[in-house]
This record gives sequence, structure tokens and C-alpha cells, in this order.
Amino acid sequence: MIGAVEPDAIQGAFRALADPTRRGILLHLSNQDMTIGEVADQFDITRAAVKKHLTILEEGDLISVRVSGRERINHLEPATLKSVSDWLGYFNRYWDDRLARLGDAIENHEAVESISPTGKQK
Amino acid sequence: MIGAVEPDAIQGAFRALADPTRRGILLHLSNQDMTIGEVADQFDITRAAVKKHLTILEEGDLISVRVSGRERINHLEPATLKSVSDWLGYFNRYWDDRLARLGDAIENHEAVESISPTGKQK
DNA sequence: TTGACATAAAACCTTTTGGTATCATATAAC
DNA sequence: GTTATATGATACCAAAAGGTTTTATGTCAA
Repeated sequence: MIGAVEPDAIQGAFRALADPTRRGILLHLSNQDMTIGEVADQFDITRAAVKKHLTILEEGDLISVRVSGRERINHLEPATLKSVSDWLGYFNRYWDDRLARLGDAIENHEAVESISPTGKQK
Repeated sequence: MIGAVEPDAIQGAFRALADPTRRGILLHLSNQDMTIGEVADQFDITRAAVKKHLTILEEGDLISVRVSGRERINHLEPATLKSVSDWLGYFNRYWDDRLARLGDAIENHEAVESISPTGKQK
């Protein structure tokens, strides 16, 4: 009965993140851009399989690709990862009240000093 | 060639989060505990399908279940969601330098005032 | 230009996934 | 004690996932 109450773009990202190889690829790309071959060297699967993973990461907007001659250079695209993090952020209040209040303070442009760094207030 | 450089527990959580129905269930459970039937009322699929989703959420440690008579009461388990958030947090520095420094400050128990709330320093 | 190299693309295979329908069982209500 | 209710458990199905192998294509280098 319910429609998804979330930005549609996030589905492709969550789908891409569900596979451990793809998460590993993201970690590698966070250090440096890589061609398909360079990525494939890091895993025990064929280049073709790696290419499929990279396609899914691209569909999820987690990476972008620049073609240079015969090479495809894969580059981490952090913006969509932030969307995912924001979605999870909805649950922040369940695991860290203090962090939630810090976040509120930032949102409201309040003085950060009003929150003690040593303990919970309120 | 590389082994996953991540806590093993996170895989079940990412797998569970990959499906939009399951993410919807988590949002519902964040408001209140629910039986299978109550969850199923919120979606256009059979109870059996909902039950499968709940099983996957439980396997991913995103929910816990308490049996009460003939009912199964499903309860959001935020701790694992935090693990997922922490994994994503690794990429924080790519999308928000200031927030990363705030986090560092908290970790190090430094004075929060050292970071201006109005703009980036350094 | 010839060969080596990086990738593309397609066909194919097995397992997992998301769903259904059906039947069984335990419990609550009357 | 019956009956309705909430869930469990199976069997089944189509599509998607994750992989491989093979064949083709464009590009760099000698």
C-alpha cells in the first residue's frame, strides 16, 4: 500500500553496495582512479566480471568513467554515497542522541560551543 | 587477490538494505514495533513475501524478533545500521571536510570551539 | 602495418532473489 | 471444543545476479 518514501536515485546505489566485491572496488577507487585492468588485478575474477561490477557501480552513480584512448578510467563519485549516508542518517537518533544534536546545531547555524564535548546535556 | 577489508557482519546488512521493500519496513519499524501482519498491511505483497523480507532483515541483524503467543513482534535493531553508517563514514572526507574534522574533534575529545561553525579553516 | 593490449559484447550457466499458492500448526476467542 | 487468526513451512516459478568463455573492435607501439 505504501510507495517508497525515499529519493529514487538511492535504489541504484544500495543495489550496487550490496556486493562485497563492489564495495572493495569503491575502497580501491577512493585511493586512486583506476582502469578496468588495474581494478581486475586486485580481485580473483575475470576482467569481464569486473567490468560488470563497474557497470553496476556506474548505474548507481557511485563512480564515473572517463575514456582515454583505449583505456577506461574509473573514478569514485562520492556524492551518491553521501545520499546513502543521509538516508541512514535518519536512524541516527536511535544510536547517538548527542551526534544528532550536533547535527541539528550545524543545521541551525547555532553556536557549536553550546554543546559540551564531554557529556550529554538536557 | 584482496580479501574484504571490512567486518563480516556488514555484508548481511548491506544485502538486506538492497531491497526497497525492506528499507520501507525499517522505516515503519522505526516508528513502532510491528507484527508480521501489521507490516504486511503496509505493502501490496503477500504475508509470505513479507515474512521472507523480515527473515532477511533478521539475518542482517537489522531487526530482532520477540515471540508473544501466536504473534511475532518485529523490532528495529539500530546497532547494525550504525555499522553500515560507519563503513560509509570512511568516505566522509570526500564529501565534507568540515564534518570530518568535527568528527575528529569528538574522537579526540578536543575542544569543539576550535572549529568555527561558519566556515572552513586551514 | 603488424602485433600486442584494453576493452566491448554476446552467449551461456548456475545460484539467488522476490514473489506466489497451498497446506500445516499453534493460539486466542467464543 | 470449535472456530477464527497469526504464523510456519514447502513447493514452485520467473527474473536477476554473478560468473565464465569466446569473439570482436579500437588503439598504441615498434
